[in-house]
Amino acid sequence: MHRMATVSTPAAAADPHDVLGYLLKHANQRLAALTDAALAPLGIDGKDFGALRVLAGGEPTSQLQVAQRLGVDRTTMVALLDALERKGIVARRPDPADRRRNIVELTEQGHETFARARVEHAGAEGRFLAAIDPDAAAQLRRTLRALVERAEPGTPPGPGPAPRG
Amino acid sequence: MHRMATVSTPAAAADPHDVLGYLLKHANQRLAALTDAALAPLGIDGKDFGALRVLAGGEPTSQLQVAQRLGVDRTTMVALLDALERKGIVARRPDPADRRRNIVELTEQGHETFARARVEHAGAEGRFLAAIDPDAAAQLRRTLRALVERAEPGTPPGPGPAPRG
DNA sequence: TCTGATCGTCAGTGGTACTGACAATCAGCT
DNA sequence: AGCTGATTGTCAGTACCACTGACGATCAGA
Repeated sequence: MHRMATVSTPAAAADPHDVLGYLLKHANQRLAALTDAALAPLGIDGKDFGALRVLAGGEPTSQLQVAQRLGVDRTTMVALLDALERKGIVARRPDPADRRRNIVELTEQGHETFARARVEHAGAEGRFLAAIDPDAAAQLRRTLRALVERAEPGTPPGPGPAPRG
Repeated sequence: MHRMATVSTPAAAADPHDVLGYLLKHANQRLAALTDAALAPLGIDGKDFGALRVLAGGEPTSQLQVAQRLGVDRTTMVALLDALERKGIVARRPDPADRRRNIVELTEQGHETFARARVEHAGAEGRFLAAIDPDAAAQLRRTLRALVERAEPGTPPGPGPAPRG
């Protein structure tokens, strides 16, 4: 296959499946579609589920903390929590120790929703991963974790300074 | 609140890094940031590079074919190609065999840009993957390919009917 | 020739995420 | 105490990406 002119004609049409960005984007899209479809009957989507998952942790959590954990902007959290609050899934109340903050909590109904959402979410991930064997799935999770944790050093464990920009 | 109730209180705060969607999204974001930064000096971004990659394949290609290969809507291709054409990187000309179509080609300058972009893109992917060893990187690519190709059966090889919806 | 489908295009919509600003509040300093 | 700067939640504005729906031009088949 070395009959090329310069650098630019790979003879066969380039396969986008060689490009990591394409693969990550489309894998993400497919998983999001499966997840959203599975959670739709509960009135939430995959992004909501992420927030619920953080809030179910037990500890009182401010909006900013949820946002940082999920890796989204704090301004984006507002609308997300607005919607969840409107559905009666979460509740905001002022933090008595720091009245700038809102403590966000799951409501009773929110806990029920989360419990069911958990099952549905696991099912969606399972269907997504059905094409590969469990070892590959575990390896995928490990690899991705290594890749993103290198990018965000310390977001989940500690109250890190959240390297912005 | 039963202690260690059934499903809803994992005691420790839930780690978003357990959720595949989070990992895929943030891995994608980080890679896109690296890629875009690497390609910015050439006046293109990662999405442009994908199109260039298809166009460098040699075969005359219509806009729709490029769009399908990249997995984007044909209406999205218009603006993308508009920008690339404005920069002198690609050129559109009517297909004499089917005058509804535009044949999209790399210009001379487009080939040069692509050649350099290829190097930059490979460097960006390399930096992205620097956190893991090469075996894991190859395995990641295989796994992702299996996952997305299950979702789009036949998009890259054949002129499939593009299973929409 | 007439009908239905295809391709490129554009307008409009929805969703997401950002910046910049603001009021309220806190913390450190004098 | 008072002042100053930073933080939190909020909102408005912007940008981007992808989609739907429509349209003209064109092709293919009856």
